[in-house]
Amino acid sequence: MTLTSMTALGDHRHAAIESGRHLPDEIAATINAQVQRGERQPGERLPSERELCELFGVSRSVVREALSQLKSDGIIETRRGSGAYVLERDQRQSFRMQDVAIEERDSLALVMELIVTVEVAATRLSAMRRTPEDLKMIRRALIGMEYEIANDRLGDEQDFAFHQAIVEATHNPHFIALSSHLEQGARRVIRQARTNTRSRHMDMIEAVQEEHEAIFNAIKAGDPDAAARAAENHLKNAAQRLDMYLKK
Amino acid sequence: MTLTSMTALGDHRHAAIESGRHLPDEIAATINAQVQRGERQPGERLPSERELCELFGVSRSVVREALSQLKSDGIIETRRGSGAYVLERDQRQSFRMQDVAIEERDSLALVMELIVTVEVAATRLSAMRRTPEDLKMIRRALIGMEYEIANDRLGDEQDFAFHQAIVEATHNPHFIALSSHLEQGARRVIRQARTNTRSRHMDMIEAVQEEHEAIFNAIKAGDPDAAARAAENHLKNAAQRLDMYLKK
DNA sequence: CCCGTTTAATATGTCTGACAACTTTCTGAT
DNA sequence: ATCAGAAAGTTGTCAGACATATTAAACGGG
Repeated sequence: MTLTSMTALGDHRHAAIESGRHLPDEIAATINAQVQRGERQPGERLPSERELCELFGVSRSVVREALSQLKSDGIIETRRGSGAYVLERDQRQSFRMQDVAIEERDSLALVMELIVTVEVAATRLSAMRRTPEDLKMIRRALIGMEYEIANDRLGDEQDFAFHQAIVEATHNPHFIALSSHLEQGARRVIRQARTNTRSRHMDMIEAVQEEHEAIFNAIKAGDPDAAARAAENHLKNAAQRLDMYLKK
Repeated sequence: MTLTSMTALGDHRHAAIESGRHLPDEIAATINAQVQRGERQPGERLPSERELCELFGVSRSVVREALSQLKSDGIIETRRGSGAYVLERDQRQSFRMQDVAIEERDSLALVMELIVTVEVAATRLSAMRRTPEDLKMIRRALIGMEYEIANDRLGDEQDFAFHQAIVEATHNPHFIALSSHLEQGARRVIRQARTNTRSRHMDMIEAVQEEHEAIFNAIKAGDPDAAARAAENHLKNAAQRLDMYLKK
């Protein structure tokens, strides 16, 4: 049962160290796995810290660091003087995008839907708030991409830098964090699609650049509506191009 | 407020960190905010644990628990003997909203900006895709809230259920997951603000319900633009009401 | 003067013990 | 049987210690 598996880990603690992972991570992962498998039900109380120490054969500091991780992940909740309790599923706090399968067009479409929403709104805010420095960073990425294109390269990095610079100009840390998370999930797919169909992409890359310029000009002019329109146009075109690529 | 953190040691720990929440969470949130705002750049080394102890006026255990959280969030990476380093943005694993401090109006405004963006887009999609069953769930929450109001209750649960039902109707799992995550972060603040100013809120609650009905009707009619407009109107009003509450 | 080795200073990882603050349980008097 | 108060249990925080890994400084040979 569960307790024996826990003690087993305690007996092999040196192996855990040698495996490169640290003790708190190991213990947090173990408890988390138990919760995910349903071996520990929501509302249930975990063993006390002292008991966990004995179970895993580690000191209380290690156990507390592990519980601290689980707490911040929204897996458990601790009540002073009482104990640590497994939280309900819908109370868990982290939003993590599931990985996008490259074959599944539907999946990609759903992700793109969210990306378009966030990026369009960010572009609108960017047009309202961008400082001269922001504008400089955006322009730098734009010109950098032009340079890459002129040298027959795809300019992926510069492309992402362009969009990131726009989002940074919102000065809203939530937008920045979310956007970078979304892009991270989609980036791999986009890059692969592009390289798979390199020749066709090069044909269209000038259109991409024109769309980028439209966005830049609207942001530069401080016109939120025009910026939002340009961004939406660009992203929906991009989605279509991606879709075409994936169809093959 | 509780001065539990003040010990016999006197001013040894000045009020850099003081709140009802626990110290490690506070410190993790503080450092995380610094990273998100770009005050600490990727690749940069954080101050050593001992320095952080002095900075925040806490013991090393507390600092280590905080760093343990940041590590599991993929914000930082620690190298034994060297230090803790801020990770690149694209290495971060999960998007998590930093907790909203109820005193900070700016912070709340930034969060609301993202919430409005996501919910308005979701409402638009909802109007395009809602099935009869979706509509039934939305109506159920709407009527449920009316019932609560008639019995002089705030109807928080039904309010959230209403918005959640709308987002569910998008049939986009990413929207659903993100929206519930965002609401989770804001829910505590919203609820507290409402109960703090219960009487005033009851005066406005009919206006809220009218806004809800406008959204529902637009979704029922399958009119995306009208739904988006109604949602934006409602959420911006809600933000204003919240702002008023927090001013006290 | 340069370069590789050794040494010292730092930094994280873990352990131990202690006390405060809070909750739950037990106890004893009424 | 009830309920206030004591006792035990639990989390939260502090302090100091040592092991281990990295980095920077000191050193000596070329």
